[in-house]
Amino acid sequence: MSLRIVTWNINSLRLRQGLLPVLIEALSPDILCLQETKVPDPIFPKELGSALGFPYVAHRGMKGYNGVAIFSRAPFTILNEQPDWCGKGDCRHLAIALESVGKGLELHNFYVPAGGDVPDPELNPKFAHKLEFVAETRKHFAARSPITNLVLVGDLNIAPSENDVWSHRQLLNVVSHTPVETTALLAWRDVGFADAVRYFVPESKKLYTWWSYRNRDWRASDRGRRLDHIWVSHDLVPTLRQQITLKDARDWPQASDHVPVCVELAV
DNA sequence: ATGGTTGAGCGTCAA
Repeated sequence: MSLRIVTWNINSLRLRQGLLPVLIEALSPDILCLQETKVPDPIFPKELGSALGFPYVAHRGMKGYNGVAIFSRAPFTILNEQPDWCGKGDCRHLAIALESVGKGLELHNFYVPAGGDVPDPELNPKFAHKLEFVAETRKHFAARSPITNLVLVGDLNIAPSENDVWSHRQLLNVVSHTPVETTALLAWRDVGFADAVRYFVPESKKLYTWWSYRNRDWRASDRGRRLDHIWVSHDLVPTLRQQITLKDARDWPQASDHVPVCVELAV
């Protein structure tokens, strides 16, 4: 069975839910993971999933910021026994188990803190939070080793490799690409995951999933970063079939600053 | 070093 998993930082579900049919037409996902939904749970649009052909929906949202959601064509159970990262209760993680998929698949949807502007944890509490968050997630998954039948997606807000940013040299001191962040992200990945997108796109090739709103012409300047990721446990690597990074989505009307990323598995 | 833009929700804060 072919399974397509999409991750997208939608940057307000209520504002951009009208783009979801376009995304579904373009990528035919079986499971859609969203970040920055910015919608509190009590007013989450309940009928949206069914209307789009995804009858199984989970969401964890709060007022104003953050928020994650999962839309699925297949049934799942929510894995509620997850750590409260950094003790903040801030709606950055949602995990489910898809018992009917393959040998049973576990899926984790993350929204890692962006980290503010100043890349110094002593001066910037948001950056300290980001580093603490990634350290906690690494330790948590390391304690579960060996990890199997698990997919981890999301806006991880770190571009780990030189060709995950438009200029490695110019971004070395910019939050999202500092050595302390890229080292931390790769340490988390290396407790048991493979980068499912880089499996298809060589490290030598530039690849981005985010372009700032603050560029007059994002495509011409092309100052992008690859902040959105799909990781799979090593046992799933032989099931990888393709990846799609939907760059054209950056030109959709009233676009998010992130574009959807899709990986297809044969499970 | 700074500014540039967008979203939530109504003054700024977060990204």
